[in-house]
Amino acid sequence: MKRGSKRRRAGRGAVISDLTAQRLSVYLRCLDDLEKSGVATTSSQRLADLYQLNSAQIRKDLAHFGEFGVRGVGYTVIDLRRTLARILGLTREWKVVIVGAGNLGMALADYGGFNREGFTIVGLFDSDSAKIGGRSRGGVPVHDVRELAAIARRDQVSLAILAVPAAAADGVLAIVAEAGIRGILNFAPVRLKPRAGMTLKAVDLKVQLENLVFHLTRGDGASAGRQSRR
Amino acid sequence: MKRGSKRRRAGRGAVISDLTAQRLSVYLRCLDDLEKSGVATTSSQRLADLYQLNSAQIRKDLAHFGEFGVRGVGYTVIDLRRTLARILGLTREWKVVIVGAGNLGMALADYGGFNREGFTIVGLFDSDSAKIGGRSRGGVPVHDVRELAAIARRDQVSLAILAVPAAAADGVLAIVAEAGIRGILNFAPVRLKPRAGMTLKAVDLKVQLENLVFHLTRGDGASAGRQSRR
DNA sequence: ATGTGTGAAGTGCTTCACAGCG
DNA sequence: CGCTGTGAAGCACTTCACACAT
Repeated sequence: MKRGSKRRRAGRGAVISDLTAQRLSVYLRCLDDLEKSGVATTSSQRLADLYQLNSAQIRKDLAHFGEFGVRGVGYTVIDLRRTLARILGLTREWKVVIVGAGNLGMALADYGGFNREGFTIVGLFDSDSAKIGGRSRGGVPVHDVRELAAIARRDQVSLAILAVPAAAADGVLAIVAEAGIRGILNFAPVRLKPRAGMTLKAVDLKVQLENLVFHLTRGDGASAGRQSRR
Repeated sequence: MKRGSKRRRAGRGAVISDLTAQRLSVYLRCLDDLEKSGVATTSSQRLADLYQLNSAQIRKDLAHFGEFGVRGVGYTVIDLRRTLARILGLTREWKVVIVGAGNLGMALADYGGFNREGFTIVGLFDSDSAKIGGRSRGGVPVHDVRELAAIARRDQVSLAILAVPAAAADGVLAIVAEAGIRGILNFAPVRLKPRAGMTLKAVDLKVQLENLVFHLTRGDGASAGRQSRR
């Protein structure tokens, strides 16, 4: 389920829906893939065929930001890749903290996907003194959650991942907000109240599983879900 | 981004959107919460206020399945909770396998959220002989992925969680499909091609993080995202 | 008096289909 | 000729607002 505000100004002054923004990330990944495969140029149709997308939608999404293709030809993979990275704000390094050094927090800290492509996990934070001072297998240090604000400000941390129990999540959100962090990815199975100026996304595994069950129970045929996060 | 078919028959013969289905899961969680707090009755307005929902939408969503409220009064928490569980197909136990016994797979296997409320993790599966025969900290056994089909059929497994590297995901999807599993939650950062009759949802952490960055970069105010999975 | 259930209105998202450009 | 970029059409989702039931 979604909540909250929806749109933001595009380069041209237009407004971009959240759905569009998520698709841009998907397109970026597809282009990464093509670039690795040595493909030099592509077209909206080819992308659509390869990755189960809609070619008109790709063109519409890109059109919000400018004209990046060549009529009759298509897109240059490298250029479009770079353009998307710029649109998405991925031209600089983004610092991330993970609050909650349990199994999930530790696993996320070591999860390779983050450390490439502009995200750096600065540290794990917990309130359990048995964990503080330790490290994840990958070497990410575990700090006292009371040090969060100081470290977040010092290292210019913009993003936090919440991997704490449901009961603790609300308090942790306050701490994270207090530390000046405004982008939050919540894995705790609770609905949190976002503070002003904060962007809060939830990854709720139980809701996802329940949704699969709903589909199976109702016995629909080939269906497919969100390639997002969501 | 979403893909694939969208809708399925409701109890009355109507058709239910995926967004509605996800919200039903959210409502269920809210009612669980209220029930634990000892609240006996509630109303769409109260739910909306407490959990940042929209009261009209709650009523609309429920209306697809019947009339569960009392005019002038509201809903009985326990009854509505039970009704939602039934609608969502959560009246029986659902068996789950996790493919990929790395950090993430292990963490998910031990993640408390699953083991309550009708989901049972039957086992972890991997191709690494160093991991096969072991167990997660929580005691979930790690099997050879080649045994997946046999075990899945024996234990009537309906759901699989993919926690394997991107490069392995496509092959694993084939194995899982072959084992007769039709509901799949994919954590690998790739776009998989769903097979016929399969429901495939992706939880893509990188897309989620990139989306947070997009919001921060464009500097919108209080916004909030998908309580899902996204 | 109060809150549901719901037609109707409003808003947003996706897809079509083609002009126009290379 | 092929493919982009885009207005227009189509479709889906959300919100409004009120009749009706209790």
